[in-house]
Amino acid sequence: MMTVKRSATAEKILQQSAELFAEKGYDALSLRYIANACEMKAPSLYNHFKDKETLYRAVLQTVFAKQSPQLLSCFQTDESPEEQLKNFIHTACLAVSKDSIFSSLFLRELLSSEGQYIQFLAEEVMAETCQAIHDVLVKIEPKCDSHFMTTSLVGLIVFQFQMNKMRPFMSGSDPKHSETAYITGQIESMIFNQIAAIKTT
Amino acid sequence: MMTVKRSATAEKILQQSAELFAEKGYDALSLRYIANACEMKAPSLYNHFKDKETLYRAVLQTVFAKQSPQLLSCFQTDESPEEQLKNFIHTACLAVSKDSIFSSLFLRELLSSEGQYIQFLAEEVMAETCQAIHDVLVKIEPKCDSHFMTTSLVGLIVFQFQMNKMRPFMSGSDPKHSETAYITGQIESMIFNQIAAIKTT
DNA sequence: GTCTATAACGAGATAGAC
DNA sequence: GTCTATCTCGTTATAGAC
Repeated sequence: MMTVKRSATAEKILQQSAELFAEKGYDALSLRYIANACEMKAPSLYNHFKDKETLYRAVLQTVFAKQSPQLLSCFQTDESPEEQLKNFIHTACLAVSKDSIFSSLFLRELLSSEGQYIQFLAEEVMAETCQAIHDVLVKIEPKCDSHFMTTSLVGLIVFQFQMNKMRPFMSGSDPKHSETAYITGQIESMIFNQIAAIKTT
Repeated sequence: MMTVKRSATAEKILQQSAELFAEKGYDALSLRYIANACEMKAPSLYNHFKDKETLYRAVLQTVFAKQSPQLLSCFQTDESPEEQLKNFIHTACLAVSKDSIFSSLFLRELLSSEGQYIQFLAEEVMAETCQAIHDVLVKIEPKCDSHFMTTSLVGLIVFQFQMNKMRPFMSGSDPKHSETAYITGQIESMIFNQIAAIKTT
């Protein structure tokens, strides 16, 4: 994963447009709107990025690269695998709750019909983190289907925090269900209960 | 939930555009493209729908209404609550695997920044089904957090089937992970293991 | 009347010229 | 960094076909 050196203006554009791409999606977001948020005119963006798609690709790269180190660091300790996994769940949940850009972009790409970035995301951007989860799951319980558990974990985190928008309109929901700590605990419980169940068979 | 009587042409437009809205999203899909798929010209669409947004709203309504009856029927038997829940998981997984329109539209709306249809989806379209899941979960295990389990179940189903697009590019994945029966079984296992774990505390 | 296609409008989009 | 060419969007007006 190479990091590219960029000018301050380019960095500013990247940061602003990341937020806006996550919020509105590729098609709904115009270059004018991005430029406006950066206090420039739309054509000026072309001094920093070849075109809209190149900018978007750069956004994907930087947003996901920014999250990777802290997520990976959870697995680079001498704690037990169980503790490492717990740590990862907490770190990932906190990251997603504080900054939904990551998970929004991910879900949007997963929905995209062309799927031009799906391979890129899987291989260039998420592979390391998923591999680390995978490995620690195998250490904890070799009999578990670590691929399915990995995707379930990612899915639960991404989905449950997105659901916070809808919860107020659902009967049977309670304010606690939107609290980061509560969601984190519930996801942790689901994962570890599943592991425990497999262990005893 | 009222059903509106429509002409054959209107039905055709609804069906075609549902597929396309799910695939491309609201902004990326033009009326000309829809019209083309229906073998007509764009302005002719206006004979059947007031404008693009009205058409989209009608799509949401019909797509979700089409799924409801068979999902609800899982809970209208004299089987045990456990069997009913299992039945629902199987039915929902099969429905989502055969027709991703439903879950794509749902995820897209969950991501939408304006959130204009989130309340509509929650209250008009998903309320009945979620309530039924909720009720059966309470019957099986009153101590469980049925709201969280409901959203986890929905999230796992929606997410895991969307992930089939990405699995080929992930290390550690296997063709079986994209099989409907396998995914169904794994989700069922996660939900029931979680219930069992709560039961024994 | 009911549905269709054609033509065209204004707004707003990307992107290339300067 | 600004100007502007060109394209596509949703939408309307209008007129013809069944």
